[in-house]
Amino acid sequence: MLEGKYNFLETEKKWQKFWQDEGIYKFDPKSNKPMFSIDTPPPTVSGELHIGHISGFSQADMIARYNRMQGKNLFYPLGFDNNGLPTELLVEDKKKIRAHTLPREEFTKIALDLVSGYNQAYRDMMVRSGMSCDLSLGYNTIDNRSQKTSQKSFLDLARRGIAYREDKPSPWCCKCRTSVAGFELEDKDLDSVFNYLNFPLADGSGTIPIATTRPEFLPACVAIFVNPDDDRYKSLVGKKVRVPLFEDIEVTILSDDKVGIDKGTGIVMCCTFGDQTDVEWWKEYNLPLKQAIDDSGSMTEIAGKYAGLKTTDARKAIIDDLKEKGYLYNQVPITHAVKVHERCGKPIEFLSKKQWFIKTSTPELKEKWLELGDQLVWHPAEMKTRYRAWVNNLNQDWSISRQRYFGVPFPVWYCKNCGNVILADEKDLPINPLSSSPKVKCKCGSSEFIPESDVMDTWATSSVTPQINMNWADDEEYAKTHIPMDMRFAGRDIITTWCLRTIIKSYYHQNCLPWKSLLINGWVMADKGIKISKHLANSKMKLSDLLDTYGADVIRYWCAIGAYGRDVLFSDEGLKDGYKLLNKIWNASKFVLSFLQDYTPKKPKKILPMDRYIIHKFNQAYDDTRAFYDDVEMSFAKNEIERFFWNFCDNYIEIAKNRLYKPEVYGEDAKESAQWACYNVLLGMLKLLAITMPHITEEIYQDYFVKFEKVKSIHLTTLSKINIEDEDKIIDNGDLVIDIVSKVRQFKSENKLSLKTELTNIEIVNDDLDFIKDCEMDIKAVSSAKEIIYKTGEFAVNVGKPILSE
RNA sequence: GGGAGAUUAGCGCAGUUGGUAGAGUACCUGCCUUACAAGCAGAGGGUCAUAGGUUCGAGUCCUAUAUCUCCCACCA
Repeated sequence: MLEGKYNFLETEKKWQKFWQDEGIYKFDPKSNKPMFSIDTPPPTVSGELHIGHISGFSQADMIARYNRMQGKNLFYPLGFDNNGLPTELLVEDKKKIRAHTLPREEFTKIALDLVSGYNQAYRDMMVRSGMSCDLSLGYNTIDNRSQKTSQKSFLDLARRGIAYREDKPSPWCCKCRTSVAGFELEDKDLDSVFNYLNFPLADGSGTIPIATTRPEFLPACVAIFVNPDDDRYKSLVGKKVRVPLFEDIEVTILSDDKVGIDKGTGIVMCCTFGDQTDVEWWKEYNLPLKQAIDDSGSMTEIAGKYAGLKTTDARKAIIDDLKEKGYLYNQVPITHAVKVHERCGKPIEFLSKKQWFIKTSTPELKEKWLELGDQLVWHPAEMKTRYRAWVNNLNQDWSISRQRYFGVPFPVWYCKNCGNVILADEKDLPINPLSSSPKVKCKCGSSEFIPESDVMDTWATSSVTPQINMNWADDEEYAKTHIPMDMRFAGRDIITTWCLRTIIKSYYHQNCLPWKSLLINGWVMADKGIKISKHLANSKMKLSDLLDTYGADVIRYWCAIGAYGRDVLFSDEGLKDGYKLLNKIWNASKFVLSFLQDYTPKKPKKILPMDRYIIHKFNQAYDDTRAFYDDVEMSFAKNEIERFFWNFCDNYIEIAKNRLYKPEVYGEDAKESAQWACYNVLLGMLKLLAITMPHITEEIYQDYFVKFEKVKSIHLTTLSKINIEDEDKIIDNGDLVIDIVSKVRQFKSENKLSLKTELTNIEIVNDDLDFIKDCEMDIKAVSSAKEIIYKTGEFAVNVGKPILSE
């Protein structure tokens, strides 16, 4: 029997333990039920979870619960992404070790060990938030299964020529000392200086002005460009200039329409490589390659006296010398957007290194990605346009080599003699080429090999989560029949990275989509325009504090605010609403169940009109709620059932309670009819509310309903309508009765009377009075009227005199 | 420069195919009503960003404009 106030802290903990102990959310591989598989995105373990993370996860969890309550067998894992640079940096920092000083296996072991603590903290927080994942299905992207899957994926692509190795300039982070992918870059506004230099023409006929922010690139200058339409400089094309301070270098003036006539002086120097445009020119005009900067961000030999200096120091020294030699004639401070590495915030350089790439950007492939995007069901639908825009803009293949130490190694050696690429045998995976060798000789006869020391980019592994989940590495048949998975959810920021790359991998390996549907959640905003992030998550939004203060049910309620995919402003408002609902569910259930204590559910022979009404009304709300869930609109679904629930409390309970309290006045039949309606409607509501608020609904279910329903958790029950005969106009008729009651309340409120004030009579005017007459007992009771007078005519309610006691 | 989204009550939002503007919250007026005062009943409050257009009729469709957010491009 429910008593007192609802204690969410104790209750939530109790049922979370119960769900784990009883394996309520466990996937059953032997089940006959239809399977519903979710490719939960494995979070990167670093820092602390905040309301932003849990919001996206909770929303997806509601869809998971909705599917489970349709009798499906859920495959709903919780993995962790911990194989790349972020984890390497984390381990180095926490354990005070340097990755490359240890054998890779040993470092991986230390990492896995450290990370397991973080995983546990994340897992605990997920459980505390009411997530219904099967924790036994987890994986780490650095564990053996993931490594094996990732390496198998690479081998498959390498054998088919889809993965290839090439020397080409790509973005390089000198701080992290690795190449990075284009999508790992972000723009940052930095202060800089435009240095105006005079380049002497080689024939001695004068100088030309060039403005540059990076004079340290002078030794790598390979050409000068002007715009072909620029009348000022047209005549210069084809002439040669000498590079200031590096007068031995002579470069040619070329023309290209990528040059902005009104930018700087309208003349640009092309260096290998100052930026993306330099790379394009280098390719297009077949220019020589001069590397002025090495992988640590120091000047190389070709910088002459500046060799060995860091770029920033070199810049200072070069500017001083330029001034002294009279080349520099002006300096203008500017702020400009610079591409920086998102992990460390340091500006990137372009370096040319031998790297592995995956083919992604030919016109035919792009067409394929668009076609696959069209086959995928997007929620919300407009997110697809972002994907399409991104695919259309793809112009580079996917670089997957990282010159780091920790990660999934490439299962590859190179023949020392002929350079031939030797791929590992699939049955030896996972393999670390640094600590093992090919078992066969190279076809050139040599048996000396150089192992690949690079590791794969994190995305190369996190893009095969469907294959990890469905055990592709060990059972191709199973994977083939279980991919596409049913659903994936993710934040909007990774449509272009994670999602596309996963689509690419599944296409290459299974020739199909990775998932049937993709849910893209919005962001939680700390303030207008400011996304909540780790450093912004102050204590007001700290997840553990929120859970302690409000409980998981209320937090989840808050997460179901707003149309799916939209950004939501974090505020206390929604939390207050959630708390109100929680409280109301508790009180209403406590009250209703107090009348069902000695009751055995049995459909009564005669069901009174208002009881039939509330049941039909529930069935209608049930249909509407489900339609919203089918449409992945958990917020509207929640609102729908919530609105019905509130109506049930304020109108139906007020009517039914008279019959429940006083069977001696209204009769046992009238009581039983109300009991049956209460039992079914309350249970039905709790089931639908369980999707949003799994704890309180379980508490009430376990307190009462479980002994009749015989299913061990409300979360394993099946959603259903209440079985009742169809009836014409029952909802309209019932609404009319509610309207009558409302009119009486309005009269009392306007006359500042208590709602229990007795009335001499109520006069009801309507064309059709039959249904209203059938409800006379209820109307009289709820409005405290002594008599009801009926008249035929246009609908009206005339309230008689109030009977005022002394 | 290209693209996407937003603009509706004091506030944060909903408004499916065009048909009299909606709930919540806040504010206001009442009510201790045999569950709940974190409750209940009731009232007020909006030139739907602006300007045009299509239509018998526009929050909804079209065209501009403004403001805000995000993505992409530019980065010499």
